[in-house]
Amino acid sequence: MLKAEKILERFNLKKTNFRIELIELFQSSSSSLTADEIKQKINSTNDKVTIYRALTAFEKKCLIHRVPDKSNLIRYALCQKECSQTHHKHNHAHFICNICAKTFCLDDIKLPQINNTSGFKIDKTQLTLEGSCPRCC
Amino acid sequence: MLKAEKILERFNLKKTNFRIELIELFQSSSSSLTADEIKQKINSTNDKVTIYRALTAFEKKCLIHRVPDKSNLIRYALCQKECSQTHHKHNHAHFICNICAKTFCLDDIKLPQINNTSGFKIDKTQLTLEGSCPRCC
DNA sequence: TTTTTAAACGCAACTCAGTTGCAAATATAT
DNA sequence: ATATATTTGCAACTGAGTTGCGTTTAAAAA
Repeated sequence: MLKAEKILERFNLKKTNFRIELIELFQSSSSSLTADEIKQKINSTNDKVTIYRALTAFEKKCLIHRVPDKSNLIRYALCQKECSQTHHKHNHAHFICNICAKTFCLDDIKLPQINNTSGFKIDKTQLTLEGSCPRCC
Repeated sequence: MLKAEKILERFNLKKTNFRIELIELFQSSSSSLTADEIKQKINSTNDKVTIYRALTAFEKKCLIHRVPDKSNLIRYALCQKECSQTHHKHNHAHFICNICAKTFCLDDIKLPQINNTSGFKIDKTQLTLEGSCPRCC
């Protein structure tokens, strides 16, 4: 796993304590994170604005990507190495646990190929599964 | 298409002007609706609370179902006849138009069968496509 | 090392969707 | 006609996310 400092360097982002911690938090998380979960887990004195802005910056650099959330919160997970610094490229499914409300990336489950139908031009496919995650089963 | 009054009767809901209009609006919509879109289209003097509560009641009776939304708004579409009065049963895909931001039900596109993997117990599958809808293409 | 500058941060105030409590109105059953 | 449960409206609230702006700080330039 690449060191947080290296990542920030590679993405032309400043190595602030908060952003280093934030990347490390994502790397150590088995699932995804919301701004609020980040605030609690990092236990930082940082303002929420700082968190939101870091997330926005990370997303733009394709370091993290949005994942679906049970309650329509903005929720992020680490990108895989398929993503370049300017383009997201995800073809995995997501899993929402109805018990703990976390969202997981299921890297092994690939997306189905859907044929264009009745005038709809398909640019992106998203497959979201719901149920209980291993810990909650 | 079943008459709005009949539907309310069948679902044990009161036939108020607003709720009749609301059902008719759903029936005449090719895509789905948010509370705000409803307020504008019905051009009603009704309070937003009334709209939210009607939507909640309709969803509970399986008259409408939530569909994914581009901006994480709560968005509803009419249920098909597969839904009973107490249980939703949907196996169609949804399509989000990135231009007009509407969400459509693609009744013809069935959901893929996903095998349980690595300890995740799957209760529900959702397939969401994105791109441009026929009108925006 | 010092200076410069662009990125990151913090505060305050705001927006906007959706919710809650409660009292008043109204549809429908008795 | 009366009673009852549902629906509605108002007001106030909640909570996620955003914006503006002045200050701080990491890192580049001198």
